Amino acid sequence: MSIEILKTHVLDRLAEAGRRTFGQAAEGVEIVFPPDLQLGHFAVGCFPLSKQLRKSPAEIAKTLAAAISADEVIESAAAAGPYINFRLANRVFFGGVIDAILAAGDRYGDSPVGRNRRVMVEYLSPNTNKPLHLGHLRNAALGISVSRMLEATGHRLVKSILINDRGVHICKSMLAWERFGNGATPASEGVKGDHFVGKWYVRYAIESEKDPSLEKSIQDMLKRWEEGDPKTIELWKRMNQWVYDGFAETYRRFGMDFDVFYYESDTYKLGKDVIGEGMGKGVFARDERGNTVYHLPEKQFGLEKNGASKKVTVLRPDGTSLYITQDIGTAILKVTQHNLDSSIYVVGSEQEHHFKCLFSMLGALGYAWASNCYHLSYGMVYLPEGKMKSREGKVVDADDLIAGMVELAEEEIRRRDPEHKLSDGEIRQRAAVIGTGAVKYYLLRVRPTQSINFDPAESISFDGFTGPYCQYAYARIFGILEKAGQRGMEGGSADLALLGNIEELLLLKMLIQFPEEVASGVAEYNPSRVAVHVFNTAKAFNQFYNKHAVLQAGSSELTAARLALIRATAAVLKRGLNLLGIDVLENM
RNA sequence: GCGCCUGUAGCUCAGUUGGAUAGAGCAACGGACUUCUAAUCCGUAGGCCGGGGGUUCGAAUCCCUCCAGGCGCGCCA
Repeated sequence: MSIEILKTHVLDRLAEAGRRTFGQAAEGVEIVFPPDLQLGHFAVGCFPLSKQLRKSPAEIAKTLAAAISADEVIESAAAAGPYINFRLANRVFFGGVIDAILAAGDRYGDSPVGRNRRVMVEYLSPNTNKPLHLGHLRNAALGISVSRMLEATGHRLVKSILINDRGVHICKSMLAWERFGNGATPASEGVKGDHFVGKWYVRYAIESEKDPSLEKSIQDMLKRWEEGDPKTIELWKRMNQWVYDGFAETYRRFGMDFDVFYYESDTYKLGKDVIGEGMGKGVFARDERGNTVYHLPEKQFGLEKNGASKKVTVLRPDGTSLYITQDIGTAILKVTQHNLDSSIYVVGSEQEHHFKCLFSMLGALGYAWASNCYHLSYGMVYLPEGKMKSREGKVVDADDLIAGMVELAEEEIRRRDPEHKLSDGEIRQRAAVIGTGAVKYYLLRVRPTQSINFDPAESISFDGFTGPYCQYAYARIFGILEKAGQRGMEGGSADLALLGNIEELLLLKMLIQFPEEVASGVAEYNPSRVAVHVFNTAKAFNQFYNKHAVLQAGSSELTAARLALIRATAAVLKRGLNLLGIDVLENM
């Protein structure tokens, strides 16, 4: 009997009690959990019935509760003020939930709401002139998690990345390397490619302070690039490849994967063409300075102070493209190449205006799918000393952060292995899972709209509300299950009527609520829903674990029942963490 | 000036489709490892849910208003 059937049964009995006592079915109420599970397993607030029956909720609750007799599901019904608390038979309450979870396995909590909808999630969008930083990691953690949650709801997913590989900022690292690099390469320096190129980007900033003429050289280089000068293109390709090699390593470490790579250099021309067509249709106009502009609709964007319409420039007077130019091209490519129903952009909140403009423009160009584009906006990540600024070196480097966390995890693992039973390889593998899990969890545990104040001390904690805490609960369960297997305690059907103490009830409640939290998380594009719930589940398990023994439960029947409960718990923890892009470990 | 976001315990945050005494982590203090992994658990302390007004039987949650902070507001990305 699934949890839905149990709820339906209680509601049916309630409706029937209403017919007998008030002459009409008691309907329109909702099953909730009592604040304290000692009060009962299910509860119903009688507020909605108050109006139609013209009696106080408390009076209704009292009458209905008295009219409900026990059956094979309901053990008792008791009024408590305006609420009716239902105590259910443990056999069906625990049995219904646990059986459903064990049957669904890793797919418990999945739903088919998004079946067959093709959706693209674009995340990361790095520049090829510097390595990734903490802000990128928040972006990636969100992108990975939202992708998995969409898959869990039946969407057909295409994960994409947009690489900003052209423009004046890219030329800066190229010029610095050309002038001062003396042929050095990432290999010759023993430096990861993206860090190597990033070093030249910083070098440019330093040199251009001393020598303002470099600005001119940059413009010349950009012009040569746009004209397709073979030497410049070759340099560009070579340095970009260094960066891609470096990025690939970071993608691997953090678990990012992409089905499609878009490059601004491939899409800006399409954007220009589309703008040209749009000119003909009157979507765009030329302003007094020669810019090609899009006038933003007053209804959505309002007007300038002087009453003129607001506008956004899509091409410079010389016809060169801007950020939004290539975005138009990329948006169209995405939909046409992949036949998308919707397109999600995981990009920071500072670009909300940009995407509003872009989507408005696409609509004006006649693309009906523009209304299915969604900007998944997330708050900034601040450092203790303020905003991150890569040009000033005020960043938390992504590779450094991950490596630091993995190292801390490794220290902790070694501390717990004084007899050196673990191989170095095993330790490294565990440390990677724990370290990256901690980073991801730290970035996903708050809702996306919240800005994050990066607190180094808090971020490196493995205690409390963290990824490792959740992973640890899973490992503890695995340890018990493993021992149970060794001792031949596995198998056979358990009598779940033996369960029912408060810790078991609280744990079961978490398992019941998991699908609702996943559903809310997907609807809101908010992985923190899942992150918080996984933590609460782990906490409920730890509370149970500290109070009750599984293997030494006192009887083999009780052991079997508790094994079923924790097996279901493990499935939820694993699936929950998996939806966050975090792996579990069987031993920690 | 306008738009979006944020304001809940000392700190960082859940809870925001209105419902039973507002939750957690960290920090502080006091406890629990001869027993399934102490990356754990238990206890103590800590709150005019930014201020004010309104709607409602009922508001952290909805509406109005004010205050504070962040981000953004064409020719950067």
